[in-house]
Amino acid sequence: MESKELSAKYNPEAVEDKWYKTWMEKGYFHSTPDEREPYCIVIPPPNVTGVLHMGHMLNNTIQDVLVRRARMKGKNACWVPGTDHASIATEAKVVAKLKAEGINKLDLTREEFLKHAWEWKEKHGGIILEQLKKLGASCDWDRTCFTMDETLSKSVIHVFVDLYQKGYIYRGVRMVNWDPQAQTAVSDEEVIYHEVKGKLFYLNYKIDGEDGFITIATTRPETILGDTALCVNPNDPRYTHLKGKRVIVPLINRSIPIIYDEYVDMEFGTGALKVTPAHDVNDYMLGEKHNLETIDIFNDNGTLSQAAQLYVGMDRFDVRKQIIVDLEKAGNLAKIEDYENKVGYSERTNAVIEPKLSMQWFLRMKELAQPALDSVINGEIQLHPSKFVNTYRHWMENVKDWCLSRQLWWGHRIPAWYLPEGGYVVAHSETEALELGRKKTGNANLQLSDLRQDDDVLDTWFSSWLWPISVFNGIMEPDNADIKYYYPTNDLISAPEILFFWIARMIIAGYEYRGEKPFRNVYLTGIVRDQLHRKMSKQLGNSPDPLKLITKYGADGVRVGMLLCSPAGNDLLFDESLTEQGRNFSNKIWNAFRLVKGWNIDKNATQPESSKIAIEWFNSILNKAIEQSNDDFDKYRISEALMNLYKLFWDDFSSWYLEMIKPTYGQPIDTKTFEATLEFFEKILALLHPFMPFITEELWQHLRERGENESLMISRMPEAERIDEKLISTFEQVKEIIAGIRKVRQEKNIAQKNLLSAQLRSDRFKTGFEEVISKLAGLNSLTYVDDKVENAASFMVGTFEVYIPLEGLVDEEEERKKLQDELEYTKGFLANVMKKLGNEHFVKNAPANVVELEYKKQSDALAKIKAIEERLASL
RNA sequence: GGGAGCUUAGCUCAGUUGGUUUAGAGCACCUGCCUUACAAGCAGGGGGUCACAGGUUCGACUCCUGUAGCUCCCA
Repeated sequence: MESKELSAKYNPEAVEDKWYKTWMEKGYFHSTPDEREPYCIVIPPPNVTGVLHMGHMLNNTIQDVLVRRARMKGKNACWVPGTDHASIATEAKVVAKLKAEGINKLDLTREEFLKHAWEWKEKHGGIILEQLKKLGASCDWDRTCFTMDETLSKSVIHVFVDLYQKGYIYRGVRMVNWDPQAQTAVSDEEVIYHEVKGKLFYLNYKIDGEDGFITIATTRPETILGDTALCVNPNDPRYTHLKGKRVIVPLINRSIPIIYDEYVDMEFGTGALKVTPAHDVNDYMLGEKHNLETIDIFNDNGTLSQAAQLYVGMDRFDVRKQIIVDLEKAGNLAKIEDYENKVGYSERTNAVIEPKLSMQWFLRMKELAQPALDSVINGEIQLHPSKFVNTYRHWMENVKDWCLSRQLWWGHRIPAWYLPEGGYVVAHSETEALELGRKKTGNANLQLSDLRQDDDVLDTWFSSWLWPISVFNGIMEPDNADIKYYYPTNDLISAPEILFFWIARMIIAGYEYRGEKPFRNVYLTGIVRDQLHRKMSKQLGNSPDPLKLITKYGADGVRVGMLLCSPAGNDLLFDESLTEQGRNFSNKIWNAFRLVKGWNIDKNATQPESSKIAIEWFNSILNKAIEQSNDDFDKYRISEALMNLYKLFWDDFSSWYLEMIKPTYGQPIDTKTFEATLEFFEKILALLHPFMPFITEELWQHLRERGENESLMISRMPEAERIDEKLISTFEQVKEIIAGIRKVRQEKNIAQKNLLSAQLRSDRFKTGFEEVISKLAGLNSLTYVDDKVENAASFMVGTFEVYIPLEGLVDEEEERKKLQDELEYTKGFLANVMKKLGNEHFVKNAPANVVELEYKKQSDALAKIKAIEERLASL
C-alpha cells in the first residue's frame, strides 16, 4: 500500500465489515476442545425482544476485550452467544401484536398462540445478535443458543423433575406478587418500589356489644372487606382494656377478634392495625401466627370478587374512591391525612402489584444456596469489584424460596400432571406421567386424556440459571467433551442489577449440577446513564442509537469511548464526546502509521545516536507498559488498562519516540531504526487489538507483508522483556529539560525555526540524551559548563541547571521573581523534610529506606537552594 | 426501619498492607502555533486546605469515632 494514497483521516467503514467477514470466513471465532488451556465466557443472554442498547454495548465490549486478549495469550478462547425467551416480555409483545390484528389471546388455544409466538421469535429474535457483529464481537456463532432450543428445554425439565424428586420443589399457597395486568405472579426481584403520594385513612371500628370504637389507619381502605382481625401491641396502655373483645368491620358488619402482637408499631397511626391476611404480606404472617381466617376479596384481574360482598366486579382503584364516600356516609371515617408510602410496581407491565395468596410452585432455597454462599465468601468465585460480596452475602443469608411458576404460555411448561382423583405427578414426559399416574392411582386403565398438565410455565430465570451448563449440554450429557473442557467458565460479565436474579442462581445451579462453580470471576459493570445521571431508557429518549454511533465514530471509536470512562461497578455517564475521543484516538494511530510507512529507507545510512538511545528508552517503556497491562487485567481494571495503552501510544510513542527518531523532511531513515520502529508499532497494535480490533488488524496487515492465514487477532500478545528503570527515570528529567526550553521559547516568543543554544550544569552525570534534547528543543548547540551563565534564562530540573543565553531578551525582574518562587517552594519542602529528620522517633521507627530517602531529599534540596541563591546573587 | 457503600481538580475517576521530592490521569479550560503524520492536531500553562470535626501515630487522602450530604440493596 502506498502511503501517499492514504487519506489524512481514518475511515472505519471501509475496513470494519471487511475484517469481520474475513475473521468469520477463516473461522477464527470458532473453538473446539483441544490440548490448550480453555478460556470461556458465556454471554448474558439478551432477551429475544430486545434491540441493542448502550448497556449491551458496554457489556459486550468488555467481553470481547477479554476474549480477544485471552485468545492472543494462547488460550483456546470461546465466547458462547445466545438469547433467552423472556416469558413475560415476549408474551406481552405477542399479545399486543395479535391485538393489533384483532385477535384476542383468550380466543386462541395454547398451541395456536405458541405458533404465533414462535413466528414472532423467528422474525425478531436474532436482531440483537446481528447487531453485536457490528461491534466486532468475536463470538463463536456456531454455538449460538436459545433457552427454548431442544436440548436446553430438556435440561430445564430434567432439572425441575430432579429437584422435585430431591424434595426441593413443592407446591403451596403463598403470598405472591400478583401482576393483575399480566395476570401472573412475578418474583420479588421483578417488583419495583416507588415513593407515591397517597392518603392515610383513619377509620372507626365499632366495638362489638359496646358503645365505643377503635380507630385504625390504613392506606388501602378497600381491603377492609377482607379484614379478619384487629391487632394492637400488648404493651400499649390505650388498648389493654379491650382484651377478649371483638370489633365490627364497617359496611359489612363482620365481627372480628382483637388480637395482641408486639409486631404492631405503637407509634404508627393510632397503634391499631387492621389485619387482612389475604392481601398483605405482614398480615399474612400475623394470620398464620394467630390462626386467622383469610378472605381473598380480589379476582385475578384486580376487580373485587364475590368474597368481598360489596362492589363485586369493580376495579380495586375505583373501589378505593367509592368506599371512602360510603364509609363517610356510614360515619366510620375519622379523618384523612396526606401520606407518602412505597408502592410496588411490576417491572414488566408497570401495574401496581397486588399481594395475593395463590397456589404456586416453589423451590426451597436455603440448603441449595449454602455452597453458593460459601464459594463467594471464601474467594473461590471472585466478584469485581469486591464491594458486591457484602450485598451478595446479605441476600444469600436471607434467601427466600423461589416462586417458579408464571401464569403464561410462552416458556417451559411445568411438567406436572394432575390426576382425575386429585393429586399430581411430576415427570419428564407425558408417557412417564401416565405411567406414574397409573402407579399412583392404582388404575391401570388411566389414559393420557384423564391427565391435565399444569397450565403454567416456569420463570425464565429457571432456564437461564442453567445457562453456563446447558449451552454445552452438560445437564443431559454430563460427561460430554465440551462441558468437561469449557466448564467452569472463566469470566462472567454482568450488571449488579441481576446479581441475585441470575448470577447467584447460576452459582447455585453450578454446584448442584456440576459440583463446581460456573465461573471463576464475575465482573460487574455499571449502568449507562446520561449526563444528568438518568438511566438511559426508551421513554426518556436519552439513549443514542448504538448503530448510528458506530457509523459515525467507528466500532473501535465507540468501544474505546465506552470503556475509557467505565471503572468496574461504577455507573458510566455516557456522552458522545467519549466516542469522539475514541475516534480521535483511531485517527492518531492511523496518522502515526502514515508517518512511519511514508519513510524511505537508506540501507547505507548510519543510525544517529539520538535514535539509538530513543530505541533503548522506548523498549523499556514498552516492556513496562506490557507489565502494567498484565497487572491491570489481572485486577480487572479494564478501563485503566486501556488508558495506560492510550497514553503509551499517544504520549510515549507518538509525541516522544517518533519525534526523536523522525528524520528531517525528505531524508531517509536508517534500517536499524526503521526495523525497531516497525517492531514497536506491531507490539502496540497487538496490545491495543482487544480494545480496537478493526483498525489494529488493518494496520498490522499493512505494516509488513503478511501471509494468507496470518491475522493479528490470532497472533500472540507481546511479553515483557528487560526494563531499564534508570534509563526511564533519566529520560523523565530529559523531558522536563526539553519542556523547560520550549517554555522559555514560548515566553520569549522565539519562533521554532530560530535555533537556540543551551548550557547544562550538573555535578552528577550527563544525561546521554544530549542529541535528543537538541533535536526536540530546537538547539544548535548543547554544552556542559562548570559555572553559571550570565545573561541567560535559566531553570532547574532535579540537580541540572539549564541556561539559555538570550542576549538582551532576559528580563531580570522576571527571572528574580521566578527564582524567588522556586526558592520559597524548595525551602518549604526542605522544612518539611527537616521536620521529619529532626524527629528522633521518626529516625528510630521508620523503615531504613524511608529515612534514607528523606536524607536524599534533604541533600537535593540543599544543593538546589544553594544554586538558586547563587543565581539570585549574580543577578 | 435494617444493611452496605461513596464524598479527592469544573466533570469522570485512580491513589494498591499509612512513608516514593509538601496529591495523579483523562476530558474540559487558558495561551501560543495551519512546524510537510495527524487542527479528529502540536507545544506550553493554570487549577485541589483530599466533605466536615475529633482521635490513633514519629508520620494520615490512606486506620478509628462522630457529623453532614449522596447512592444502592433489603424490608
